[in-house]
Amino acid sequence: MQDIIAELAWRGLIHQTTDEQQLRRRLTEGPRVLYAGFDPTADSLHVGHLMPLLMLRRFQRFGHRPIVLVGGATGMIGDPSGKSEERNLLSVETLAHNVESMQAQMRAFLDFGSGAGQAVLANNYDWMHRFGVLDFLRDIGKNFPVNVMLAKDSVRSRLERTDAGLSFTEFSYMLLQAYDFVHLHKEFGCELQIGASDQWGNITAGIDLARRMHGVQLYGLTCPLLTKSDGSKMGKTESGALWLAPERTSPYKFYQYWINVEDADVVKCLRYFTDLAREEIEALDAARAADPGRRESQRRLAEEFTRLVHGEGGLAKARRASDILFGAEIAALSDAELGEIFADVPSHEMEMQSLTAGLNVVDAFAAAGLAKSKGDARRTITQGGGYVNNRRVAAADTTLTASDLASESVMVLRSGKKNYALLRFRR
RNA sequence: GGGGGGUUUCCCGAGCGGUCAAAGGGGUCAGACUGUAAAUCUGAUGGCUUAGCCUUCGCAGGUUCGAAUCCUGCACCCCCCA
Repeated sequence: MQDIIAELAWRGLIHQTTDEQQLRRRLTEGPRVLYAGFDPTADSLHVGHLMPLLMLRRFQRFGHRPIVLVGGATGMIGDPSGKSEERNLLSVETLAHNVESMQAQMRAFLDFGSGAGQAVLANNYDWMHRFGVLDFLRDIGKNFPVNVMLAKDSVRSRLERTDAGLSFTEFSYMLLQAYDFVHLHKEFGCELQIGASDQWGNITAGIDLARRMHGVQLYGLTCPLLTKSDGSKMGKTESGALWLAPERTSPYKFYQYWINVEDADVVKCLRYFTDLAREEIEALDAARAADPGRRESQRRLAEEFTRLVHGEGGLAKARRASDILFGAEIAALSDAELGEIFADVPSHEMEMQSLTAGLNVVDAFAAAGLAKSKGDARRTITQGGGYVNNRRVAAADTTLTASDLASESVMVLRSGKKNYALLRFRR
């Protein structure tokens, strides 16, 4: 079989593996079963989840069988890995809802059809919820030396802090995840677990458990965390994570995020998130080095990634919105068109009468929420930072009338390069 | 318990009776440059009905024509002695 490890390696997706030579041999000898787990912490996946999820997809394309595990059980406990503080427990109803939503999204990334490599959707709640405490402690807990558990980074870093503790509940998280691996091995012959680098401790815990309980050798592989060249987290916006659910992060915002990726990070993202071939990515990188101003890499990344997550339709909307927002004067559009293009833009209602009577731009900007106060609005406009329908406002004493509408009843205001707000005029 | 220092506009930090809406820096916002980038440069940065007016310098009073600046009390923070 084709060497998936080599593929992942050039993409920079391998952070750590257990016994790489042995693992590579297993994976080239024949199709294997592997899994990655996702706890239902929200009702949508975000880009961070895509690192392992897309990795599963790559494995599947190389002929292996992926299992996506949604942690209906582990989500009830809370993974301390990579978390600096104890988390609040989610309610059972919330968890059930989250599991359902996340599973629905995952279906788009893997092939769940028939055939040897068909993906499997699993939920550890199914096998955990009837596991009795006594049985669990005797059969599973007995295999975990506490000193080893204490040595794991996820635990140690929390114990070293004086301002944040670690409950027994979170402490025992790794037992559950370890058991998942053993269970999936028994049930599906799963022998590899992948995850982000902060999952290393939990993965090795599962490998140890399998060896102790059944004397079998399992494998682990982690991918790097998604970070920018300056070390900060990638995939975060001012308003939080970059979600896959279009209701949470619109295709436009998603597209814009990737269009704006810094030069230093763009190649990495192309390798991580697109299916482009190595030669193509290298060509894009070379083109970027030669003429960074064209930002071909960013365009391509945004395009490929938006298409992958939101489909052709989502990509088309995102591009259209981008063209208009960063384009020329906005005029002769319909309310419906504007509504769609500016779906993300905050809007404020005003009486049509106030417009027909003549509306001062300063008041309009303040009302639209683009300025903290009228003084702030006046300042922005005086400095040349105010735009109506993408046309710069010349002076602060400009009066807007019905002829300044971009469509039947909507006016598009902008402060600076990309802060938009809509004013909708009610009759 | 005794002695000393402090609390300033989003943050840090000057100010020590009028010229203080309050220096400087950071942040933020806008402009120029540019690649919807970074860096850099420029401007702005309490509110309003903006040649003016109103509110702001821990809180409450007082002195004064006039206080962020002086006095009294209160609250909180820091340091030193016990």
